[in-house]
Amino acid sequence: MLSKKTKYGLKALAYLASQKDKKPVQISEIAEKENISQKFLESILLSLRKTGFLGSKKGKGGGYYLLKTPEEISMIDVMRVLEGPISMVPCVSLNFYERCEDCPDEQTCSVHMLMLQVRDSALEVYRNNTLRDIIS
Amino acid sequence: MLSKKTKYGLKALAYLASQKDKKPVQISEIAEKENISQKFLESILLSLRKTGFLGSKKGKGGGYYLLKTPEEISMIDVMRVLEGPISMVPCVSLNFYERCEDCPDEQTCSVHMLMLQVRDSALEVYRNNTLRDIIS
DNA sequence: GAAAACTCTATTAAATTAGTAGGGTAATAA
DNA sequence: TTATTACCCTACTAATTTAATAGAGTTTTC
Repeated sequence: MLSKKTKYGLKALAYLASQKDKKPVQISEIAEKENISQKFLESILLSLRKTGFLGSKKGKGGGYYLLKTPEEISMIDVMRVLEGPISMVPCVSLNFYERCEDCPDEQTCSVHMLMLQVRDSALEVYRNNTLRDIIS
Repeated sequence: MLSKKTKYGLKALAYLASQKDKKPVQISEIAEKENISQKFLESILLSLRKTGFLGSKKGKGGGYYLLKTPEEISMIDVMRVLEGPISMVPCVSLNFYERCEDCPDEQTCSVHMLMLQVRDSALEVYRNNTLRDIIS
């Protein structure tokens, strides 16, 4: 399941991407328009800022804005920051690899084999989609 | 993340599929060989039996066995039984569809759009793999 | 008739999620 | 300088899921 954090983060990014100009948008506006708890959204936007997707401006007329164009923001990077691993098992994760304790041999593990394919197909989708692609 | 239930279920199915003959295999044997808690495995195998993947035989010399050949068992069916929805959000689920409360319009929702693609790519992987394919 | 195996119910411990609540600080524009 | 808005921090919680564990009970077969 996709976490609400990821869902809300994506919606917020999409909202910012569909702005006409590059003026900062207030948290409260995004929260209201996208039906998101403002406090929860606050923490999500903060993490998107710390990971280089968003810039922020304090004070009146402040808010959040995209640091890159929507075309430059790949879903693969966004998903890794918001959701974490793309893989469904740590033993096929590129960025969060971990051995399975119970598994004597990854090479012959049927779960490993299947999940590798699932990971690759998901990676491809995320790689092929930028923020531009998912706004309508 | 893939649940342990699914992981163990897949391993058990793979174990049964790689048997030479069709004789029932005891829970205790599978649990030991695949490093699974026997009691937990018990409940997993039970659900696989109730959903038509496995048959069982009681008494001495009893155990579990596949009801179909490994070629006939598609990962898409197994995953739906063990893991549940393939989709990461209910609003793109074929078998477990639910509307998102917060979302005014699925057609223009960016999350919906992305997750549809992820679902389809996962479906394709599961559809293209039978139990035969994932045993080495 | 007893061993072997499946079946069922109930409980639990740990972890995660998705918040809520509330405090305060810092920067900016009018 | 004052209002606005982002930033930062702590703590709490309710619900859910997961991954078992425990133990009793039933059925079958040798």
